[in-house]
Amino acid sequence: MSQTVDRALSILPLLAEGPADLGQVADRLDVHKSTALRLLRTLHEHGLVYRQSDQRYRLGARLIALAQEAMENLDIREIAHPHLVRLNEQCGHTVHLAVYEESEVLYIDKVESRYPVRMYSRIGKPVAITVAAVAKLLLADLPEGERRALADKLDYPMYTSRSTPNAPAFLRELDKVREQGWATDLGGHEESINCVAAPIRGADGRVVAAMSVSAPNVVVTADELLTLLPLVRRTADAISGEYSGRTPVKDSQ
Amino acid sequence: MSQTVDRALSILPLLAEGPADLGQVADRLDVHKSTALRLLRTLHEHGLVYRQSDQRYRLGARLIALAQEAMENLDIREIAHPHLVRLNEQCGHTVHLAVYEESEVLYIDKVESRYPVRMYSRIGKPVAITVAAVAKLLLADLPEGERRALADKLDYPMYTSRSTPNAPAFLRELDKVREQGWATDLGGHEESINCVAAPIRGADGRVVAAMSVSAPNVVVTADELLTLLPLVRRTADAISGEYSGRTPVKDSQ
DNA sequence: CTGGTGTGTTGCAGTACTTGCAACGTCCAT
DNA sequence: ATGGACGTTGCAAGTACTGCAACACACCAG
Repeated sequence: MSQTVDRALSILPLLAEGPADLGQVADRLDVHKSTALRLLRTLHEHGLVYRQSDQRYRLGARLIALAQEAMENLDIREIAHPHLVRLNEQCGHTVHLAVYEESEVLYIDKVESRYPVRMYSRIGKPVAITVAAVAKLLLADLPEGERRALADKLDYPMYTSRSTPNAPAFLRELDKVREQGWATDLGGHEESINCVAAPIRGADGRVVAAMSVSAPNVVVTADELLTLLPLVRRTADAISGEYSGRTPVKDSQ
Repeated sequence: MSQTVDRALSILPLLAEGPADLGQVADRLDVHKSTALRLLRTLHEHGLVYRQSDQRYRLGARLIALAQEAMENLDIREIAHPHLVRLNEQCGHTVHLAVYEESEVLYIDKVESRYPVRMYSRIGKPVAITVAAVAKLLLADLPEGERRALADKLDYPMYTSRSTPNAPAFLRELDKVREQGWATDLGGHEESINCVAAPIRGADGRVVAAMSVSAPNVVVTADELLTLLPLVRRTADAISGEYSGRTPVKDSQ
């Protein structure tokens, strides 16, 4: 809507790929160097980009601080955290919390496994949306139209032989998930890792977040992991209850 | 430098304080509502702000993902992490890694204590710059002029009776720290928590990061913590060596 | 030392883009 | 019903953004 701002903001994902110099930025934006310079300067003043010693630009530290505050403003996260910790203490495995926003699913909290074998994942990282158990729950709850549109738009990378292969299969999976009220990912993302997940709902019944327990085959089999399902669902329900309990007034800071 | 972009970016820290509606944003920016609307829309298109169900705006998830990538582009972090983990395994206490950027010091990595008592701190959160041991090391290495200017500009909150009270005291402390090559924070931020820190240097000898070990009084006394100093310095030196060793090529993942 | 190429930077004139206004739509409370 | 609060849209006015061209500076080769 605003050309100048649009251009300026386009610099951020560009720099996320790695540091770049003025010329590179100008080229990728398809503007004159002087224009790119002025945009970068403005971003710099706000701390969103940083000029490193070799004169190249990279993303700035203020961005990290902002993201931190962004997460702290998510009510669900605060409410859910103690529950996630307790669940981790009970079963020992890695616990994740994820939300859907604007065609993306991302982890907003994580409690590490207490087993020596840990899985790779990171808060803030977009989730493998076509296979992750939490993603299935979040997408299954979208309104029909939006769900179909998104499913069409997605790529379906075959991380493993058990990954969701295409849109129709994905939509079928989502229907199943919506009906049963929980989801799994059995080696669909990484061959040896299984997850079981449950939805967290707001007062109106809509799914506002999803949580999962993940463990590698070498620690527990898929069947054993599934025995944790009741516990996971109870935890999710407890969070749902607390979340929809009071209207989170949350005025200003 | 660019008014439009400047205004748009000013919205982000504003929303970091908490969700706000169109009118509030327009007021704080001191522009017409329609202008604020168009800026917000542009931010929205880039995923930096999100419109929640009650129509109010808050910071968006893309911001979190961007910050994630920003951190992954920090070479020091990748290099240092395994060393931090090893140090944590050896001593059991909380280990932090921090950098200085544009008048701010912030944690970019953390390994949690293995003792039950954990301290509060968060990756991405700005550090208490006048008292934290890592901050002293990072600021001590700034060029004279910049250091004085910054010291003057800072506030000196008295978190405890042992907090750094004012600029002259701070500058004296920095001189001492620079000379001895390590730093401590003995109850200057929280009464019962002590830290010991060491600098990480680049090939040119400049301090590029600092790391610290922190522990509460109830676990170890300050004196006991100080006995870890050689270990901390060895770890920092090892990271320095690896960091300045090869030029990290770093072409995407 | 000199001339070349590669950067990043600045002043300026033209105009594309942003701005604030005013009018409209909607929702909610009175 | 009626008023107010809020978000949204089209438009004319003019500001502030753009690209150009010239400059500054560093680096390298001859």
